[in-house]
Amino acid sequence: MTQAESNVTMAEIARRCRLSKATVSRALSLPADQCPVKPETRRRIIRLAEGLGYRPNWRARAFSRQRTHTVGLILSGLLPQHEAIPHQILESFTSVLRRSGYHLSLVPIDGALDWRDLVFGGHVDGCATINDPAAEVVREIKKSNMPIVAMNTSTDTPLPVVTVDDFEGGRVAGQYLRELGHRRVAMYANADALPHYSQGERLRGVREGLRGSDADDVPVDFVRDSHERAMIRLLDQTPRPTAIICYSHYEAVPILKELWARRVRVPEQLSVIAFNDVFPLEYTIPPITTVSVPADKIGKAAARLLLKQIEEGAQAERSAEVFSEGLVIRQSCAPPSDGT
Amino acid sequence: MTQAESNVTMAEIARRCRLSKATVSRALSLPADQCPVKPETRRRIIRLAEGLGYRPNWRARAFSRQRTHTVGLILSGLLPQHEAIPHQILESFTSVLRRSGYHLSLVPIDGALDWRDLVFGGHVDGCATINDPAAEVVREIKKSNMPIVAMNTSTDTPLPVVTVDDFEGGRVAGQYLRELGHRRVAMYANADALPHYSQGERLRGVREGLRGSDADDVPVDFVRDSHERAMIRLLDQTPRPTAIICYSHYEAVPILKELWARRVRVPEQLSVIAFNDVFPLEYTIPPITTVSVPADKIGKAAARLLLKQIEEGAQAERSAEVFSEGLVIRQSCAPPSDGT
DNA sequence: ATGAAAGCGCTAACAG
DNA sequence: CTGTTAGCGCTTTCAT
Repeated sequence: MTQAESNVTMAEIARRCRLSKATVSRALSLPADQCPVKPETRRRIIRLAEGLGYRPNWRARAFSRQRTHTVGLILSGLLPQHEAIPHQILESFTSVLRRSGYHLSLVPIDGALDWRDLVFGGHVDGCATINDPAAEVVREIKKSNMPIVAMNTSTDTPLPVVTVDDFEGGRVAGQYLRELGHRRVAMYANADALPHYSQGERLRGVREGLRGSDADDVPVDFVRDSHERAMIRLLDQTPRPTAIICYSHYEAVPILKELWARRVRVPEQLSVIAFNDVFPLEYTIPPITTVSVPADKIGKAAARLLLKQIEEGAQAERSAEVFSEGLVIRQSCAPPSDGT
Repeated sequence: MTQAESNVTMAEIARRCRLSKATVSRALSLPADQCPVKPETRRRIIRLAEGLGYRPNWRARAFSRQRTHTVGLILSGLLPQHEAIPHQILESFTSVLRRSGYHLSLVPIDGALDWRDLVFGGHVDGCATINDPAAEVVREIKKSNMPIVAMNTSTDTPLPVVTVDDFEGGRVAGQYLRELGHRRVAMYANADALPHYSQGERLRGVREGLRGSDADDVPVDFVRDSHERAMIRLLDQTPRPTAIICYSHYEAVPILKELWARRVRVPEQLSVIAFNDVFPLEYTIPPITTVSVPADKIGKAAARLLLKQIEEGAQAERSAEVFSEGLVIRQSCAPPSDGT
């Protein structure tokens, strides 16, 4: 035997029941309460279908209904890698979609296959992007009227967006450091980090938060480099910053190590603060204070917005739903030490 | 306008070119070298198609060809979460598949939707599991003859498997510790870790590696608990272990913190070794020695095995392709200190 | 309450 | 080289 699928079709069942395909279709696909088929007949059909191991042919259904009940997840690379936040977002996004009968198909923009074939060829009923999508993708999807939601990206996009207020998150971090007394602060993003709008937003926010009411500007040096070189640049300058803001958890752990190697104690001699409240920030030495991103809220809201569009059969107008970030205070920040 | 898809069909193109649908179909779907259509006609058709923004209807194609060019990725929960290894595996798996024209659909076994509808209903041409699949899933897929490959799981499965030799990995770790002189060793897995065959295999391997030629058995205590309680149990016993083996990277970082809090120096007073060479083991203090899993090899080999089955239209016989793990020596292990 | 028939858009014999 | 025709399996008017 070489077939993987059940071969029994509605026609087969109809023949055996001496009924028409139409009746069988109705009995098998309509919910009891709104099914015109005589209840007894309906039961007979269903029983036989189960007996024969009938399973609706997904391809035929998709073809006939012009719907796949599939959502395309548009990814910049293959999959979100070390990226814990996108991951958490997807978790809740998927969960809501599935409860509504939709499942996910991966649509990486990678040059191996043309993403347009899936997205515009009718493989999906709607799409979602995670992180900043390529401008070309945005443009083409926008004009296609395909239901779409952009998650975790800038509100500059002309698409309906569900995202997070990274500026505000940065501001909160900056303000916290300012209140502790810090006036020389630097921000660091690893050179490997994917380009993402949040880098700029967080930096802007941090500067805003540090500005303070007395209008003395606190310059914030932004370094994008490897872990080691970043530390060299940041620690060897005079005066040395009293606090370092990490763009994400990915920077924070290596930084701790570099500081340890240089015998710079955290937080006594230098404060460290990060973004993204994910493993392993809770478990480092010391545990790292960080700005948390409400990933599950993004996923849920995005799913709902997408489902609405799919039902209405059209892309939503440009819009933005923005959630706030929060500060999770742990033990990596303290008032600056006096001497340099 | 409320349609997302291009509405131009082959029939439309045929009409405009005053040709039959068949010719258009041939011109548009066959590669130039094996297309019976007169080159000039072919070009004319293609040009018009492009002009009209024609795009083949994926649903119709799938229906007609009885193929979706889709592979179902069967997941135990929603998505592989903190799980870096499954992630790396998927990366290479997906990449190979896409180069052959296949893409991925997510099939979580989560109760929200029936996985059987997708897998046996003809949504996918083949499937892959990652980590230990539920016994029920294995059974049903096995007897369905659906092309399948099980990745990163025990070779006990009756399905074609591509996996890793966790016993051998454990043995290498155990042997390394033994050669350093350790005779009191414990292994620790966090209680949150998903049940996975590798737990048992690694433990068996560790015991084997520690056994040594002189037949003095080294008992290995296996603790499955929370980070804190595990440390209490392990460190408060007398005599205390001189080395701790972590089931994965997820245990290693918190352990370091617990040890630091107790002023137990690593590796001087206690050696730590882990499995999975992933972030952030390279960046901890000290960097952690670990057993590495060749994730990319698994993904690639699995993809090839699956593609072969899909081409042949049948599930492969039970088989196992097993890759070796390697030891990445860093700075978390040393000979045991003399006193307790 | 049930049936007949058309059709979703593309593919694949088979003819010419 | 091109056209005709018959599906693929299910849904959906429109009749009865």
